[in-house]
Amino acid sequence: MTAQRRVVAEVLDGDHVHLTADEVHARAVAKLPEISRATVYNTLGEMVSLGEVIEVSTDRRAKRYDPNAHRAHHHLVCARCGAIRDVHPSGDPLADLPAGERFGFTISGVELTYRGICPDCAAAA
Amino acid sequence: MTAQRRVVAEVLDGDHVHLTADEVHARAVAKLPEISRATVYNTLGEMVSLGEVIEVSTDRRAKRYDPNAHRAHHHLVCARCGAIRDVHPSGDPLADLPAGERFGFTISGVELTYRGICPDCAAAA
DNA sequence: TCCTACATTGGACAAAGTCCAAGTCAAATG
DNA sequence: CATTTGACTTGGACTTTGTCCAATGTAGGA
Repeated sequence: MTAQRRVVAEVLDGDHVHLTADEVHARAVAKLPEISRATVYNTLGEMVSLGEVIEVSTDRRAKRYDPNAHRAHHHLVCARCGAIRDVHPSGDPLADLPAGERFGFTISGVELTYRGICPDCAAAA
Repeated sequence: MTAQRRVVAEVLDGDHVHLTADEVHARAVAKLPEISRATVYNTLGEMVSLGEVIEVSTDRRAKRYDPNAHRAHHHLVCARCGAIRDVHPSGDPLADLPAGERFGFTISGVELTYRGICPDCAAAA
């Protein structure tokens, strides 16, 4: 556990928003000025491997990192500004996929992404 | 309707796979050698606007274009090779999101992505 | 035929992320 | 205490994917 990794962990713990790698880097730099982008990427990659954070790629823009890894949830994304909210739908999508639709895949997970316009963007339009 | 657009449409009609923009370009070049990447991007973008094809971005790599736009479906993605299959789960995920979990969003759609390993990759491992 | 509007082209550019050689640091070793 | 070792970090170059733009080509109407 080096200073750099501690800073990255602190940034993610700080608030439960969904930051991009660049945003994590920017906040890490505020605490430890000479931390490099590569280190942030490396550390985020490790945390993903360890299952401590979840990678969310909701659009073609940057991946976002979700520190809320320990409670199953899905995402609600604003198509305009990219804001993300965690949501907890009822039902189990895995159970909804019949065996005949699995094509021999070994299924390891499922992601459910709701898309829409957030209240702020709706008001601005 | 120019020759270039016809070629792009033909490429997508050709097989019901999920091609990346670059793959579409490669196949289009085989039919019309001097078609440019910009034109392929423009044309794909228009087809998406017209609702004739669907843009699928299952990872942070290239977007894929799904010509099967006229029948609701979701996707099953191989985490190793990126192969995509269309699937038709039972149930309606939209109905599974309680009003209290909508945070004032105007919800316009939902994507369901199953992840796993395809039989080919499982055999190769 | 000539004009005009639109499509196409190719290349420059940009964003996000990966890769790598070299530098740094701290702990273990002698 | 000095040295070695190995992991961590750094910065920059590079790649991939996609967008933008000025210049060129082209098709169809006046």
